[in-house]
Amino acid sequence: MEAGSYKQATDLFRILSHRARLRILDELRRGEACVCHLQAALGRPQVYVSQQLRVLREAGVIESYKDGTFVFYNLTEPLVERILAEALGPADESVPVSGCECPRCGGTACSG
Amino acid sequence: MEAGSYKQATDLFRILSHRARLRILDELRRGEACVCHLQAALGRPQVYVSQQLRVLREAGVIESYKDGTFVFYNLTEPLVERILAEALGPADESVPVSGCECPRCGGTACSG
DNA sequence: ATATAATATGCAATAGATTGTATATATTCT
DNA sequence: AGAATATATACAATCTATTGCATATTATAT
Repeated sequence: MEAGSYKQATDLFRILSHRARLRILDELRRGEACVCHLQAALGRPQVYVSQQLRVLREAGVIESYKDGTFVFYNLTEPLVERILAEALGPADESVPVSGCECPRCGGTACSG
Repeated sequence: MEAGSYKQATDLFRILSHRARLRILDELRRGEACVCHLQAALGRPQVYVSQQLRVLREAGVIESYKDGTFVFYNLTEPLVERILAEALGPADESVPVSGCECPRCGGTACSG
């Protein structure tokens, strides 16, 4: 996604104008994450997180791959990273999320 | 407005996630403009433009001053200019708007 | 094959944003 | 003072987004 049209821009801003989605994207710019990780990071039900991930996926700003039962998400758009850097500052260090035991956080179990 | 909290960021993105408002801000980064100028630039009724200006004013991203019956608006937030630069590219040259006869565009009458 | 864990989808109720219409205010000009 | 111009506000109807709940899917382990 390049700097572009009003339509592209308003669509992107709409995606970003939502607390949970913004937190997800902020989390992802520290590195890829599975759904259960995001779930623990946001403190929201799995269903809710998946719904927001769908919005982000359909907007084309994240992509995913499967690893067993886990699905890992990544940012796809450098533009999004640049805009987040402006709006939120530089990405914080990646820190294990309390309540998450996914591979990235150190364990294996990840239910919630 | 500094790079900051999720709340500040989502509020700002919500403001930006609207075509007419984005066009107004894009117009303003080329320099201050009166309502009738924006009205001509967007091709929307005066009342509509004023409503969106109110939203932008209440969000603190523009400010205004009066000059006779004209009200001139300006951007207040460098952050907004940086985000627009990312999302839309650099600001285009300021060009007189056809249909507008305000001081900035060359004339004096500005009705619509 | 059954159970369990991780993730996804569909839908309905609700909440919030958008926009048109009517109207108000303020300034200048005659 | 009265008319005309530029701008602002209030409110209601409509449209869109959000979110909770029920349920489906997929992969692994027993």
